Amino acid sequence: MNLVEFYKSYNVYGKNVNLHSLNLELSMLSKKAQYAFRALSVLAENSGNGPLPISAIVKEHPMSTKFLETILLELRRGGILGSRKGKGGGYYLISSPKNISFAQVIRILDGAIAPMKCVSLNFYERCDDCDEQDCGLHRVMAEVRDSKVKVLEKRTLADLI
Amino acid sequence: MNLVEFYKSYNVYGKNVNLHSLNLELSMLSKKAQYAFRALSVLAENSGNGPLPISAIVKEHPMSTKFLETILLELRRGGILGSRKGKGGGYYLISSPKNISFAQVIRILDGAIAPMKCVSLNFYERCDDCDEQDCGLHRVMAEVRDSKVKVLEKRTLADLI
DNA sequence: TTAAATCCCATAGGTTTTATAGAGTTATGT
DNA sequence: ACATAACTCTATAAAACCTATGGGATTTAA
Repeated sequence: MNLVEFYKSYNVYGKNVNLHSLNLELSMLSKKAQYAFRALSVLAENSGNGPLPISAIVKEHPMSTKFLETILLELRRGGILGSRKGKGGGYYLISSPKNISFAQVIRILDGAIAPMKCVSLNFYERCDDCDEQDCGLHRVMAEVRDSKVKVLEKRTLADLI
Repeated sequence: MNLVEFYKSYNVYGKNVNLHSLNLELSMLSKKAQYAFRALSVLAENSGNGPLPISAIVKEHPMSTKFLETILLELRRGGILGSRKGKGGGYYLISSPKNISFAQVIRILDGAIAPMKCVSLNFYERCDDCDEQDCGLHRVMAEVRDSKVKVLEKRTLADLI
C-alpha cells in the first residue's frame, strides 16, 4: 500500500474522504507550464520555419485555445517567444531550441524553482522565522534548489523533440 | 534586475500590477511543511526525553497553536510521531532523528515530491496527454524528481539540529 | 475532581489556479 | 482599399486549494 492508498483508506469510516488533505498539487509544475512545454515542443520542431499560429499548436496538442493564448503571451513577454500578427502570423522561438532551458520557461510561468523564497536565486525574499545563517532547513532547501537548478538549466527545448 | 523586478516593472503603466501572475507559490514547500520542520527540529532536540506538548513547541517557534495541532496530527497519522494524551502528554519522535528523512515528512504533508504525478514514485497517476514512453517532458521531470529525492532521502531531522 | 493535553469535526476566509469572453488592434495578402 | 487572420489586452468567473480557527470530546495524571 503506497501513501496515496493509505490516505484514501484513512478516514473512510468518517464523513468525507477529503482527498484535498493530500495537498497533491503543491510542489508540482502548474498546468500552465505543462501546456507550455507541449506547445514549445511543437514550436521547437517547427523552429526556423517561420511563425506558427495557435490553431496549429492546438491541433497537435488539444487544449483550450484561449488559455494557451495567455500562456504564449507570457512567454513572449518573458523573452523566449516572438510573434507576428496578421495573416500568416503566429508564434516562433526567438532562439534555437537548445538555447532555451527548462529553467527559463518555469521561471516565467511558475516563478521560483527553489522550494522556499529565502533560498531562491531569482525570487529571493527574506525569511522571518530564522536568521538564515545557521538554519538547517535553509541548508537542506538550498541543496534541493541546487539539484533542481542543475537539471533544469541543463535541459533545453531540444530535449523535447 | 532580477525576474521579480522585471515583473513588477512590467505593466506598471497598466491598470494593476497583478502580482499574482507571478505564481510564486507553486513548486514551493507549503507553510504547513515549513511549520512542521520548525516543530520537528524542537522535537528532535528533545528526542528521548519523553513527550513534548504543543505549547512548548510554540514557545520555541511562535505560530498558530491550532494549526500546528493539525499538522502534528497528520505527522502522527503518517507514522513519524507518537503522542500521549492527558497531563504530561505531548508529541515525540517515534524513531531517532537520523532515521526520519525530509522526504518522509514532505510526502505526508505536501504529497508528491515529483513535479508531475505521472513521474511520481509514491503518488503516480497516468498522464492523459502523452504515452509516457517517448515523452521528453517525462524524461526531464523524472530527472528532476530523482535529483530532489536524492537530497530529500539523504537529509534527515538530524540535519536540523 | 480538576487541569492539561491530545483528538476530531466542521468550516470560514482568502488566495491562486484555471479557464473563458469579448472588444480591440495590427499586419498580411490580394 | 479591403477582408481576414491573428495577436493583444482587460476583465472576470468558477473551481480548487491553502491557511487558519472554533468548539467540543476524550484521555491521563495528580
